[in-house]
Formats: sequence, C-alpha cells, structure tokens
Amino acid sequence: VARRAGVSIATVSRVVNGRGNVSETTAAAVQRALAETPFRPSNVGRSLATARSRTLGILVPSLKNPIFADAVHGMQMSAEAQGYGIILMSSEYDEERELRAVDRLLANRVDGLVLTLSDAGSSPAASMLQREPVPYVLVFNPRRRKGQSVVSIDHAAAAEAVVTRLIDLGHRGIGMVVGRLRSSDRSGLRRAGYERALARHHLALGPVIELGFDSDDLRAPLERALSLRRPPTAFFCSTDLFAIATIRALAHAGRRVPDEISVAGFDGVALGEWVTPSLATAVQPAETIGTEAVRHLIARIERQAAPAQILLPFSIRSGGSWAPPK
Amino acid sequence: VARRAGVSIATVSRVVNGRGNVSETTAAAVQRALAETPFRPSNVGRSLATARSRTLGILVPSLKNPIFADAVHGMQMSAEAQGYGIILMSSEYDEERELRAVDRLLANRVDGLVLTLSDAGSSPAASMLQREPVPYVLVFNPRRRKGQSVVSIDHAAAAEAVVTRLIDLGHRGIGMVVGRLRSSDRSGLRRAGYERALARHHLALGPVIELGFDSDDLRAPLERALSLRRPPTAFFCSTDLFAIATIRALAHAGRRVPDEISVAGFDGVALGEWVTPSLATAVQPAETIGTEAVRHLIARIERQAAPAQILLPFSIRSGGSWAPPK
DNA sequence: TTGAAAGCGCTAACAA
DNA sequence: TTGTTAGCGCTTTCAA
Repeated sequence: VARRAGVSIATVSRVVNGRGNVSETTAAAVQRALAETPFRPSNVGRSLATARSRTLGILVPSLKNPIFADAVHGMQMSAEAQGYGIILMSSEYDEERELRAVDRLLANRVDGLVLTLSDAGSSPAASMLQREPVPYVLVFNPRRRKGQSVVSIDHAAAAEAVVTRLIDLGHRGIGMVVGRLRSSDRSGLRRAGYERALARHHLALGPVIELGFDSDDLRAPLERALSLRRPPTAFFCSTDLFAIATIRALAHAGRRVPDEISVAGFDGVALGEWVTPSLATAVQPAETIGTEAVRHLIARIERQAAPAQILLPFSIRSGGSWAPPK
Repeated sequence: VARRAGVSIATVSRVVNGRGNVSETTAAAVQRALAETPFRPSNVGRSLATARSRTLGILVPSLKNPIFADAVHGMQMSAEAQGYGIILMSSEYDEERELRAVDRLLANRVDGLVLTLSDAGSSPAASMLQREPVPYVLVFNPRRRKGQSVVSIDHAAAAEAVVTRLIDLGHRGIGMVVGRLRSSDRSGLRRAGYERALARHHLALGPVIELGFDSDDLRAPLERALSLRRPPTAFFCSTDLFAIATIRALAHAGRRVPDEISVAGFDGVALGEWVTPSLATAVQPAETIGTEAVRHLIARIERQAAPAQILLPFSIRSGGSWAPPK
C-alpha cells in the first residue's frame, strides 16, 4: 500500500503508530505517501495482531429511557476522549437478549464492558462474565459478587429519602408503582428503601403495583388501589417514566395531582422538569455514572486497576407533583 | 483449541458456520468439544479472513434527542434480526466530530453505514463517503447527490402542512424558532416549508429566531420578537425539543400557551404528548425510518441492491399547544 | 534506523 | 467428507 514511500511495511507501521525509531526523512516520505494514498489502517488487522481492540462494549436495558441515553452519552464522551470506540447494544429488559448481547460483544473482542443488567445477581450474563477474563463494570446495578466493579448510587437510600419527604409532607398512606423485579434489581432496592422509610415511621405498606417495562396498563390496578377502604394519598414510583405514566393515568381517572394525590419518581430525567406538574424525584447523576464507569474501566484495562465500587451522590428534586395531603 | 474433537481446524470452522459438508458423526463430535471448551469464535479473525464484519456503523447527531434514540432503536432491532451488530457514535452536531466518527467507523471495517449528517450536501463526511466503496444510507437528511440512499420524510412538505394548520386556525403573524442551518439541513428544509406556507397565503414572514443545538438562551430573542409592533401570534419550531423550550420560555415570560401564543413543533417525540399543553407537531415515523434504513442497507450490502430514496409518510398531530388567536 | 518474517484467529480454495 | 495451506492487515521480534 505504501511501498510508494519506498520503505518497508514495518516502517509504515512505525510511522502510523508513532512508535519505534524512524529517521525524520523517511518518516516524512511515509507521511507524504500516506497523504497521497487512500489508506486507512484497519482496526481489524490491528486488533488481531495486538489482541486489543480499543473498543468498549456497552449494554443497557433500553435507549428509550433517557436515564440510559444520558449515561451512554457520558460513556461516549469519556471513551472518545481516551481513544476508545464503543459498541452499543440494548437488552430490552430481557435476560435472554442480555446474554446474547454479551456473547456478541465478547465475540467482537471488546477490551472491556460497561453494562446494566436486569439482575446483577441472577442474570445468566453475569455468570458468563464471571468466567471471562474481560474486565467489566456494572452501572446502576448493585454489587452482587466480590471483585465486581460497580458505578452506581445507593438506590435504597435514595428511595428512602424520597419516601421520607412524602411522609414529612404529611402522607400516611403511600403506595408504590414498581417495575418487575426480574427485570430490574434496582426496582427491588428502591422498594426496600420505600419499605424502610415506612417502617421507620411505623406506617403500613401502601398498595404496591408491579409493572412490566413494556406496556402494561396502569389504569386498572390504579383504580383498584384507589378504591381501597383507606386509599393512599401518594405514590412513589420506581422510575420517572412510571411516575409520568402514573400521573397521566390519574389524570385520566379524574384525580388531580398533587391536590388529590401526590406522585414522586426516581431517576431525575430532564423530561421530569418539563411535564406538568413537574416531577418530584430522586436524581441520579446519569451522565457522570457513564463517564466514571468508562474512566474506571479503562483504568482496569490499561493499568490493571483493582475493581472498585463507586457510589455517587444522589439528590432529591422537589417538584409540583407532590404536596401535603388534603 | 478444538483439536479435542480430533479433527482439523477447518472442520471446526465448517461446523461452527454450518457451511460445507460435514458428516453427522464428526459434526456431533465437534459440537461436543465445542461445548466442553470455553471457545467463542473471534469476529476479529473472521472479519479479517472474510473482509466482512457483519457490523453496521451508526452515526447520529445526538442520543439525547428522543427522535434519534427511537430511530436507533429501530436500527438495533432490524440489524439484530438480520444477524448484524452495530457500532454507534454521535456527532453532537459537530462536523469535525462527524468526520472523525465516520473515519473511525470505516477503520473498523463496518459493512455499511447509517447516518444523519449535519448537512448532507456540504459535510466533509459526505465527501469522504463519496470516495469510499462502502454503502451508506442517510436518515432524516435530504438526498444531495446522485446514487445516495436516503430514508426520510419530506421535511418541507411536513413543515408546510403544520404551518398551514396554524394559518387555518386564523394566525397571520407566525414566527419560527429554527436550529442553526450549519448544524442541520433539516432545519433549512423545514424553514423552506414554513416560508412556502406563508407565501401561499400571502402572509409576511414572521420573526425567525435561530438557535444552536447546545444551550442558547431563548428568552432574550423571544422577548425581542414579542415586542415588535406586530408581534407574532404563533411560533413554528423546527424540532419538538425547541418547541418545548419555547413553551417554557414563554411561560417564564408570563405568556400563556395557547391562549396568548400558539406553538407547534416538529418530530413527534412521545415526550410531546406528556408535556402540558401537549405539543401540536409533525410526526416522523422515527423507528420505522431506522428499521427501513437498516433493511435497505443490508439489501445493498448483501444483494447489491441499487441505492434508493425512501420517503416515508408523516402525519400531523394536533395538541393543546395551538389554538385560534385571540 | 530499517527490513524480513512470523503470527494473531479465522476462512476458503484445493487436494486427498 | 476431511485436511492442508495460503493469506486476510496488521504488529513485533530479531537481524542486519
């Protein structure tokens, strides 16, 4: 290809990679030849030769939830800044697809993985990764095995904080809308935080509505919950998307938020600030989670850094969706 | 690795790929050996040998705009169904990054590309692709060169339809909020549609506010537009995200939507149905654009299909953000 | 400072 | 039906 420079292929490699000693004159000649030729070094050949692809595998449950879009954005930026590429896949909250995606990523010989699994403890993808030498870091998931790298927040604590705010507002009957546990271990943790807050204040558990991440109808179970003898005056939802769906379903049923019922979410997606009423929620630093995950992953890849559990701070954002009960 | 089966490496390759004639017995033996060995065929080696990676490169301006997240989702599904993987990158509406991304994708020897360029006509990435043998299909972009594959909608017609609805509602002074043209050729087309609608009805062009895709403040220019001697009674925005920002800025300035001012968007993101007032907009079939683009791209890759321009239908969604002027 | 050559993991043509 | 072999595009010893 660039024998046009009158040098060996090895020398070209040296120039392209800026490694090895090359005299200025030959280097210049090679550069010239490079510029004159439509030549683009193949990462495929390079990967095969070096056993390093400078590519990270990313797996998220869904791109349609902005919390993941934001995190992926952070990962993109961080990876690019460090000279890495990204292969992105989504599992649609399905363990089967999760496994296939990880398999594919590994087949592509990514140097490392950043992933959010449905359940970091039980997911088959987790077991598979356990037996692989490739470093990986979980994001949003809790740490379930020794030696796992995790970048997340304390979901239970954040959930507890939100529910405690609801209690402080005067609510005594607080229900929860939560994603199916098999699809999200975060749901379980948030639910634990919810229960802890209620227990701390000696309150009974409100009705808990469990939902799939696809398209369950919220109206029927909501109606049922509201027709209890002591209906809840507030709902804590395990994600902002659920919270928005809940507010809409309540509106549809003629219940005003927050006048009749308060609603709080979890995630802190920007969207929550745009809806009316604006969403009270626990805010996860999604983009930072993404950048930190990639930063740490690359440290593990390049500098054999030890696995770490990085817990980032969350915050509570107040909003128009909650108020004291009537 | 799998000489454990007592066969040659070639036979294993045949079994793994289900190609070539292999006797049932040896095949079974290989399968057994495969199962007993932690072996995962390397796509890197395979790509190098076959000069095909079964990987598609995707480039979008931003993942944070749901219109692209939706389209990417469609691409994912479609690619996966056809046995292709995806490498995703985002350009952040920056031509420089656009070029680098395409370069990287090509270095990774993707079999084809699906991309939304800032400007399909002038973008340096477009010229680079022109000289490459790799098939690519533009999404959302208009077709600017012969032989380009494009999957899109008729932006100008859709914009004209929206603005015409505004006119039909009785508006006579209609302004526009539009993304910087250098960052989005779609903006230009939508603006053309806007101007066409006004011209058809012999109306004067309203004030046009040009905005960057990052974080321009909308308030000042909006104030200026509203303090004209004949202020507009409606704004057409070149994206839903701009429209939502506009509504918020108007609310901040104490103007009620749609009572005092109507606002219409463009894109049809789900989010628009959740905000209050809900957004009137032109709906693009984003996910279908994604699936169609990948379908067509793979046809070009595998069956040398001819480049095509696929224009999908749009629709107009009414919403609470527009009403007749006072 | 440079070049020759081996080899990364795979596929495919050819022989057997 | 199976095995041998060359070679995909690169990097990297090792010699010169």
